[in-house]
Amino acid sequence: MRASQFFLSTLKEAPAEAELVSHKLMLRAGLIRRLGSGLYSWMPLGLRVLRKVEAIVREEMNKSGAIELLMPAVQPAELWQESGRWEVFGPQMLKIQDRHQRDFCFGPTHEEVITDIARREIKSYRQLPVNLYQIQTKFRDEIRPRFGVMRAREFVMKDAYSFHTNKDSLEQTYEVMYRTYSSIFSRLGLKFRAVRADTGAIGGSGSHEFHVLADSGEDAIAYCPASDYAANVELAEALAPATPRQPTLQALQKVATPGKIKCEDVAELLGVPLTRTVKAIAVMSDEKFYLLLLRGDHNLNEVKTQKVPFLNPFRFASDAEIEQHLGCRPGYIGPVGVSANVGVVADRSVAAMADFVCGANEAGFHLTGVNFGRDLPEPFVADIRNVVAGDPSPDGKGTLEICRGIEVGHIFQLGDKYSRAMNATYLDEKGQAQVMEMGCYGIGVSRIVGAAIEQGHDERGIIFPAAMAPFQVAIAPIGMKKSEAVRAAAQQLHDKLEAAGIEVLLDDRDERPGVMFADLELMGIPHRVVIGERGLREGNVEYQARHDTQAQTLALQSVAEYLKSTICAN
RNA sequence: CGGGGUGUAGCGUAGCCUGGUAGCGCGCCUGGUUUGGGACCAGGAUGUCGGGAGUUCAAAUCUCUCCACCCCGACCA
Repeated sequence: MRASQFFLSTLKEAPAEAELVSHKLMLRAGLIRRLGSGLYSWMPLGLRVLRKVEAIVREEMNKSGAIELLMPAVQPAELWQESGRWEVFGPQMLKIQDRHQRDFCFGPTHEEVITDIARREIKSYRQLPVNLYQIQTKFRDEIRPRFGVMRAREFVMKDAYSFHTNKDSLEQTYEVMYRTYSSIFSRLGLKFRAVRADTGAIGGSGSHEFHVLADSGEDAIAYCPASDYAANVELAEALAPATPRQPTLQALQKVATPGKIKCEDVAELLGVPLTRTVKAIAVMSDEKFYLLLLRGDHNLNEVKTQKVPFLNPFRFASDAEIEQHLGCRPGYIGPVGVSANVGVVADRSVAAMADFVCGANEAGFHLTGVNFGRDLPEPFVADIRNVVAGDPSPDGKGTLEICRGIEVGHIFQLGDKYSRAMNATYLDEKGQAQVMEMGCYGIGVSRIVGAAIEQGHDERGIIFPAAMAPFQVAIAPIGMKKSEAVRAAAQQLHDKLEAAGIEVLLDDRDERPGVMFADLELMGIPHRVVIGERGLREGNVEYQARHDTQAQTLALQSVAEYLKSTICAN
């Protein structure tokens, strides 16, 4: 490919709308252009990358035995009303009407359509199991689209749905998908981790998310270096402290802490470690007022808190409600001496504390030497905090570390949620109608491109993994217009590489060297050959891999072979 | 949706407080000189100053309003 004919469009400066590195680089390199909020055009260069990802996903899915199909992006409302999700899905779904005022949506996902296909086409247990997938554009009217292609409203997704006669079969396919996803992300050259995920409202027996590891990721992942345990922090269990509660030593005492609202400030003022303080978070559930107790250095985990039966769902109390129930404004609230209709829920770590510090329910005062049993009743105990680095791993095999990730895949054992709602049944060996078991498996294809750039970049631009790069090799001829020798050598090398099936971009724009180098590095092309008259006189060219800091000199004669072997080795 | 912020040429921005001919860098076009790390010289084009309304002799600038976009929270591939 010749650069002059490829509609490259690089930017020296990133548009102000972009915050995240990957977003900036995708715009600067001309991979994408924004059309509206959460809507992006894939420019020729970006589309090549997207197609690379799609191809690998498709190959591995096919290898796993899944069958590709393609469903409509626009779906009739009736199907969604049948599953009960027309209302439930809410404003995230883009609802549209046709000329007859019939309701449709632009598909945010395809459980309904695929289940409809399954119930029409699958009649016998002999046709099961089956795993069907598509790679297709979805639309979700995100509350806040951001980070460019990583949280766009319109995006490309691979979604697969499997149907089974029983749970064992579902679990088998789930395992296959788990392995398939691992090979996909490995082939893409990404550092990733499969983590246990919250099964959420749908329930079901199993769910894993696949995360690309990146500091900018929106999800926190707890993992154990000593074992294979990894879970979304939303889900990761914080075990009760191994050491039991210490005996009470101190007397209850009220101390003045004017203006000290945060646990950190109170701990500093009183000269006690932060781990001896307790913070109280006021929430409302079913019009009842609750105090959630957490150690000063811990944070509330809202997902786990929702799992406490009487706190599902809960919301944070307003300042007015706090005053009403405790007679004190936020900042100095605590569980001591509260009325009997205030529910107190202590995190496991708090339940094991003695002689701790908490708010006195009086502005400007805290209590020290607080003890359960003596100063206040034993609380309801639950696991309601986020795990932190250093916590024991729930599998008992070491301590947890925390890292951040970008969710690029999610596999899910759905069970019969949709098949039952939509009456997707088959006849078993005895001729009895049975509801199918279902699994679903998603990959955010377009998100992967952003995630890969989050993971692979430096100050000069993108560093694509070989499998995703839009071109494998870039040829930068210096002074091509002036030098017949340079032009001929560049053209020959280009032709030779293309003939060998290597994707090569010949930068024939006749730009100055600095411009070419900067652009090629920005675009993240893995291998670069510079051809100049100077080297050519000795029969040499210059080669540099994108991740190298130094170039090396190679003989023009051998460079094609060198590149072929380097690229094929990967 | 709540909170915060920004809208000036393709991109990045100054000007706004204190109203008076809209400026700079990059990019783009023409000609020339250059050619191993984002060149130089000369010339040139491109602005409904987000839209609308108001105040004023006069509005990018002040007021109101609508819109778009970005950032922080709940959703998710």
